[in-house]
Amino acid sequence: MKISKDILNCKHCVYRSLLFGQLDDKEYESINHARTEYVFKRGEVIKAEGENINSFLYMRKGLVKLYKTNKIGKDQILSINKPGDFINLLNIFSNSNYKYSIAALEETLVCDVKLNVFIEVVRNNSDFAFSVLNRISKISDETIERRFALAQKQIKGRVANILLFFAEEVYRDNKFRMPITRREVGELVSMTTENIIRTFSEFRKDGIIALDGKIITILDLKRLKNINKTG
Amino acid sequence: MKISKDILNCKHCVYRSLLFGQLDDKEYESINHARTEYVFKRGEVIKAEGENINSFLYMRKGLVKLYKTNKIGKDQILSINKPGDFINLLNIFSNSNYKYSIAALEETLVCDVKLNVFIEVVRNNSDFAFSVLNRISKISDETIERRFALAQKQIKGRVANILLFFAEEVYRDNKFRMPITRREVGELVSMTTENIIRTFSEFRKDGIIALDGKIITILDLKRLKNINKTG
DNA sequence: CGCGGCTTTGATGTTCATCAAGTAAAGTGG
DNA sequence: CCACTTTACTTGATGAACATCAAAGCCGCG
Repeated sequence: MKISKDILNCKHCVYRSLLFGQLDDKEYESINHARTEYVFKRGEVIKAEGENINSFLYMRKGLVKLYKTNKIGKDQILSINKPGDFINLLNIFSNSNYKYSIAALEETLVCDVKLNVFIEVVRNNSDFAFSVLNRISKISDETIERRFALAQKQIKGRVANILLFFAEEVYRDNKFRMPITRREVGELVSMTTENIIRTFSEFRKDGIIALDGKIITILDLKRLKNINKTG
Repeated sequence: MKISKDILNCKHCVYRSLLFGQLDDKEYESINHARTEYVFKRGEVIKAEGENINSFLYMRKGLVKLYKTNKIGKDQILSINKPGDFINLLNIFSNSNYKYSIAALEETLVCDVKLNVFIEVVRNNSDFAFSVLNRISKISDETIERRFALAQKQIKGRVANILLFFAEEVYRDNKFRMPITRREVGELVSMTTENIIRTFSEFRKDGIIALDGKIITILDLKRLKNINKTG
């Protein structure tokens, strides 16, 4: 759903400092002018793999997943992204088409800036380019680090890792509503749904977490962190 | 080993076009002036995890691995990099210290440019910054894609993937000398040495490859590619 | 020539995927 | 709002994939 572009403009955006700190008024104006806001509901696909990239996107609110679908229709999730993440920054400078689909996991508010305008500003303002460089570098770094760490863990470590990710980085609370299904957890860590469930149950039996449907409470943070490290 | 900086200067470097295409003479000069060449032998550590980053590195010749060592002394390899790759580009904008160690797998020639000079040029030349942006984006992309693809493969697919990587991307030949040990292949794809060896043997028995110590010949490229895709 | 690291094979056990089957929850149309 | 359908969740049983342990040959190097 497209909504008014006047709700907030970039100059007053809370995420402005993350990326747009170096822009002068004229540059702000051109970004702001090339900008549209969209709201997506849980489940809606924001961008589909293969689609042409013609905008720079950033999240103001919500939660999304980046994922791929293979030939037999199975999804594999690359990452979960939250406000302040620049969800397609990884792709816009290296590809003309999306390599991953992006879908909303919660109601998500996205700012969409026409790509040619964004790139024009990058090319004319090297401080801004430098800032983008830093952001892109951080994003890749985190993604690589996360995937690399997962590779050497077995299932308990992987599940612990995901639980800690939601508790510490997304919701900043030991109690939260899991925004993805058990199947999606499996798609994120490359394990089957059944074994994700079994691991959840095991953590529950061991008193590490409490489960009430999608509501998860971390009871023994220390032990969970230890499993994440050693598992 | 440090060698003369006059062997070749950046202006005539074969890799110049990869990154330094946008520099004017003065900028070239400052990069060239801040530059030292080093040669490393197989096994030598170029940079160790945790070391301070104070240079921009690029490879002119050779082969390196990026890796991490865990508490119990086991290595995990992130990637194998070849000439034309900018081996620390991923780190220099997001970290002040190396997140991965870099070691030579063959005799390797590295150009080392003082980081402050490199960054100065980036900040003053937005075309250059844009070019760096594109490169960094491609590098992350490839790394992420590779690690992501590995995650859903089982051992045969992973081994096939690595064999194809060396045959097609590194040596561009169906016959090549494997530059890493079986153990290192394991560290690269997160499997044990024993199972890497068993998979090699199986491929040999199936007539997919020929083995003569470190010399590997791909006999049935089509089948190997198929294993890579489906495995 | 002897030592340490690399390679190889076999035996055994653990971890995980797959298959099956049933319950619970959530969305859908009348 | 209820019947219906679909999707999510859960547990158990079984087998495949992989790690671990053990032992021995090989190869390069000081």
